[in-house]
Amino acid sequence: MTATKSRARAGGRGRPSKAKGLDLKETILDAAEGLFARHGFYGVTTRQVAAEAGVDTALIHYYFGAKRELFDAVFLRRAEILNQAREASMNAYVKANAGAMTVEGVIEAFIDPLLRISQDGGRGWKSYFVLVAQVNNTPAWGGETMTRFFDPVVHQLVETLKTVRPEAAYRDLYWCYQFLTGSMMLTLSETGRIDSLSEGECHSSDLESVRQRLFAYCAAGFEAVIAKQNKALASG
Amino acid sequence: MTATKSRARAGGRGRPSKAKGLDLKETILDAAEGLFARHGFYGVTTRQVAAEAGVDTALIHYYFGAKRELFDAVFLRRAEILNQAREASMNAYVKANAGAMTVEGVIEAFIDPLLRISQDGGRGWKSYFVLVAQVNNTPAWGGETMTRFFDPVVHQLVETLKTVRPEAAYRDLYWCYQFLTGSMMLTLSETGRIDSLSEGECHSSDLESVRQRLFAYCAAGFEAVIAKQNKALASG
DNA sequence: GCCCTTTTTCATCAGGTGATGAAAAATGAA
DNA sequence: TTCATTTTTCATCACCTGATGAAAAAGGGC
Repeated sequence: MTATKSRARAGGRGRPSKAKGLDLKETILDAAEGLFARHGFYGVTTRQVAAEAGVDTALIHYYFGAKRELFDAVFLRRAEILNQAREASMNAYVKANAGAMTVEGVIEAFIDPLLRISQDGGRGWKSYFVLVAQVNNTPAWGGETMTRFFDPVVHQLVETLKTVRPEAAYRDLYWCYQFLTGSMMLTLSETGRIDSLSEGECHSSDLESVRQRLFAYCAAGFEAVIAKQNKALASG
Repeated sequence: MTATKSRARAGGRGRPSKAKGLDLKETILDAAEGLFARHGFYGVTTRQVAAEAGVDTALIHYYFGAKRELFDAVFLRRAEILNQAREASMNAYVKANAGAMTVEGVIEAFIDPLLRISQDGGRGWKSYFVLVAQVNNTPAWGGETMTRFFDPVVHQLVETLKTVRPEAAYRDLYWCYQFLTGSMMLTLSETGRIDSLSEGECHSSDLESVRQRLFAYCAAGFEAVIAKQNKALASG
């Protein structure tokens, strides 16, 4: 009876799944992604999404159910890809540098996949990062969403860092991760604020400049905090 | 004819400004602030604000005009206070340490006022920081708003840092500022994400722990980026 | 061509939205 | 008290919101 039951499911008799419908689903997701990123969940109406995608409003509910489920579908579509890329990157780094890992190396392995995807992945990915940054700053339900999708890879980061710096306390690693993710999210969402602020010296789309600075910045931050807190602990 | 003209203005004959109305205005702003922070501009209706404030819906339009003007009023109310506190803090630091300023000292003077206000200022200020973080991540109109209100004090920060490290390029200082502000905003908005992520090791409301780490983290980041970029420049 | 299924469209609902104008109440100087 | 003025309430408008059910169209195995 509910919208959920009317959702499309493959495997009947009529049409086995050659499916123009899949293309349409993607078109809808693309439209929704761009609009949600620009205006937020409540700032977008299903009619706007339908218009942008060039489909009937009812079709959105047919494929995705409620508006919120559409949003979740948008979020989910790329989250998995992102997680796999990061996990693979970190595993590769650990494997290649087993004996000689550095804090900066681990951090680079954690962040760089996102920068690369943002550079090579086209407009869709840029919108997606804006969306994630937005969810990250949504008190009402953003935390739960972020936790559900991104906690595992964060724990992997922290554990790897712990093996590189066994003397570091988890408290410090988690605080530093929070600082790192704040910088990273703001940078990936490419708000353009740095462009006007720096009066042309910097461009938010210039991810190569980011790469040359962000890893070193965060790594030095981690090292400084670890050193300072351990020193305080020793003398306290 | 428009709502703007019906706005309250003091100085007529009837009531000179002893004004219960001013209290009501503040009540409305408080209610709006909390709701906007939690759910965003589009996630809140004027009726919700009115209900939360315990006033008639029409009263909101009477005092503030359109919904967006109400939002601007919320944003503006504390922005000025914030700017003055930061400017005063930085001026005081420069004056007190004229000959021996450090990067970390300048950064502390820039960030610490916000931490103190958040700790001492009550629930209203906490909501406000969430609001600012949200605006900071709103592509459509957030950048313009942030620029209008907060650019001056940022330039003051950058210029001060430039006097401490004259060899640093503005490019690097602006990039590092972006990293810093990302960390700072995420931390000030106290999303609670670090609480669940760290499984109880850290608490987002524990700003004393932030103080012990964030300044050192950012300062080390700045120093590392400056050193690295200058080294690259020299050898390139 | 038939027939069952999936996909797409159309018309519409119940409720909520921001906003306004007019009336009522409150206020305080004269 | 009078009365111009401000503040508050009330009723309402025109429009938009998410969502749904029924009908129409499209597909493809047989």
